[in-house]
Amino acid sequence: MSTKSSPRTPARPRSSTPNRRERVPDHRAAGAPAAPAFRPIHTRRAFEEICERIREQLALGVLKPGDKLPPERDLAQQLGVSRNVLREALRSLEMAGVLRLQKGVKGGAFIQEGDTSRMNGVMRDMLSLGTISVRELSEARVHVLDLVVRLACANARKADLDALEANIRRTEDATREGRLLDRVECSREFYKLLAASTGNKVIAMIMDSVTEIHMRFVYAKVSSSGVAMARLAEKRRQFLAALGERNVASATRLMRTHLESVQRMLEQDPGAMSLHVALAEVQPGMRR
Amino acid sequence: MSTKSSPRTPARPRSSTPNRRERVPDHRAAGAPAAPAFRPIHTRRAFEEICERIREQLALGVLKPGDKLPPERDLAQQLGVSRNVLREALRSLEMAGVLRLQKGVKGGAFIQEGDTSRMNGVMRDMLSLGTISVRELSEARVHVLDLVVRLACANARKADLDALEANIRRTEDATREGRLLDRVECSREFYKLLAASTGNKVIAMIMDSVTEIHMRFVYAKVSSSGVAMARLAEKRRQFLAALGERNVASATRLMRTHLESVQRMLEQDPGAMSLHVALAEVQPGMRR
DNA sequence: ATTATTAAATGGCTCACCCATTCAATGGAA
DNA sequence: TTCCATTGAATGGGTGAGCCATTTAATAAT
Repeated sequence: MSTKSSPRTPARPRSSTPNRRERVPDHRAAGAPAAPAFRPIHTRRAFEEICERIREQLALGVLKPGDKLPPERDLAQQLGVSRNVLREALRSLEMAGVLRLQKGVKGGAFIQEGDTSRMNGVMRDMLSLGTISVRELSEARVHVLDLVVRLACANARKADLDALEANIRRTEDATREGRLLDRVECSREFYKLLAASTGNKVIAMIMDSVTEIHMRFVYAKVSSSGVAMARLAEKRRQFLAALGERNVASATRLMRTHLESVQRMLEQDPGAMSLHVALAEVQPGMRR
Repeated sequence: MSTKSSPRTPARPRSSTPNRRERVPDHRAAGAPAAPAFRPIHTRRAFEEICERIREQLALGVLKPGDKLPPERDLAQQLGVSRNVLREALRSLEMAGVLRLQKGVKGGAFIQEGDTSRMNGVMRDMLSLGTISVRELSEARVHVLDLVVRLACANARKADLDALEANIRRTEDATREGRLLDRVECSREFYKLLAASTGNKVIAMIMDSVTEIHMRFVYAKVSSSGVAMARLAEKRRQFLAALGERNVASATRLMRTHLESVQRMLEQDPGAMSLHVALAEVQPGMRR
């Protein structure tokens, strides 16, 4: 770590030093003692820099959803990096939901509308990595749901209530026809609609993120054991009535007791419930 | 889209067809009519597949924090992809906080402990992309903070209270010496400690994610206008006292009134507050 | 025993390709 | 004219070979 530029390359086998970014083309043999402009521009990794710059353009409003980035070949040249490295950055941004990459003529990298389900993946990773526990997640869900119910009571519009009503009807159909897993799908949608009816997308996002994993467990439980909540649609109707009347006390009480019964259902025969299976399993209608 | 394998390549200039994954090495010239095993394995993009498989191993518990993946060259070969594509996947996972890539002998791709601050980036992206609004975020923060205060009253331990106490002392020092921006840092830390004192990492994560952006605004405001909350440390002490007494009503009331006064401060001279500047600005102590 | 040197492993990055998909332009048939 | 098939260029998807920079362990020199 003395001179920061002391290469002890044995013999420099290939004589051709390709244009290695802004590095001077190796004049050391001429006796020049460590050229002043020798320090490379970047100390961090190139792809981090690129991600950051694109996010900066986004934050500054220079880039907006729908905008298209230059073609990979052009952009790579503009940034002075290889196409491969640029692609690493674009891929990361795509996984983060910021970009969409599209092939073909008129294709390119397009800035996306924000995907509110992105938080779900974070929650799932935290769970997979053991940073958070199922217990913490369940507990958080109870509290968030309590908040959501209160906000929904305050803010739900007729369209929201209608959507919930329609959802309950689908739940009734599924129940009548014994389609248990479809009913789980209905539940997933019910909570999503409820979250949306708060009128606050941040709250809704948070709610969805704590609900998604929970529904995986319910799905796994129902799928493996065949058990199912009794009188689900009926309870939903009671809840919806309370919501329509803006009766916070009643709505929160109904939801809380329902959650408790679901929790009891999940906890019976606990050995069958594997975090790993629930997390790894790919389910219909689930953003993988 | 007829045969799915009808290349109309003019003349196939290079004769060397390198081992293109599990594709048969081009026997068409011999007259073989579209070899049966011609369909490539993957229909989705390779890097998505790779990310998914690694996450699956994680979910199944085969991979755990601290584990090391095989060297890029080996893993690429195992997966039957080029090293470049594998790197795209690894980079994505690194940006997602799942991996850490480390150079040198004994380096490699190591599974990380989950980084609870990952949600902040999602929130920031959503704001940058205009999917959520500052108003929604502020509103959500009020509600989440209310919940956090209630949980902290219920669950805070002595160590949590001591940490808050120490934080308040630093706030007092900063106030006395006129270090306004340091005091903002103290505030950021205060809310982080408060969130942690709920004893629930999911709640804490949520709280942090709605607080991080807010503190950027406060920072930008204080930084540009020089104004600052009056009697901040004093109010913090009152709040901490209520927390120590497990007095939920008092604690929530104190926090609520404080939030309102902060909101008033932020909203005076609103023209100076730019979402873009606040988001793009890099601040000390801020995970970039 | 300590310190400097060497060598190997590994990620970081580049270059120069080829492949597959998409879509606008073109041109011929109805 | 109208409609459909063909063509060709743009663009992302992917490959492989190879060099560079950093890190660490082994080895040699002092």
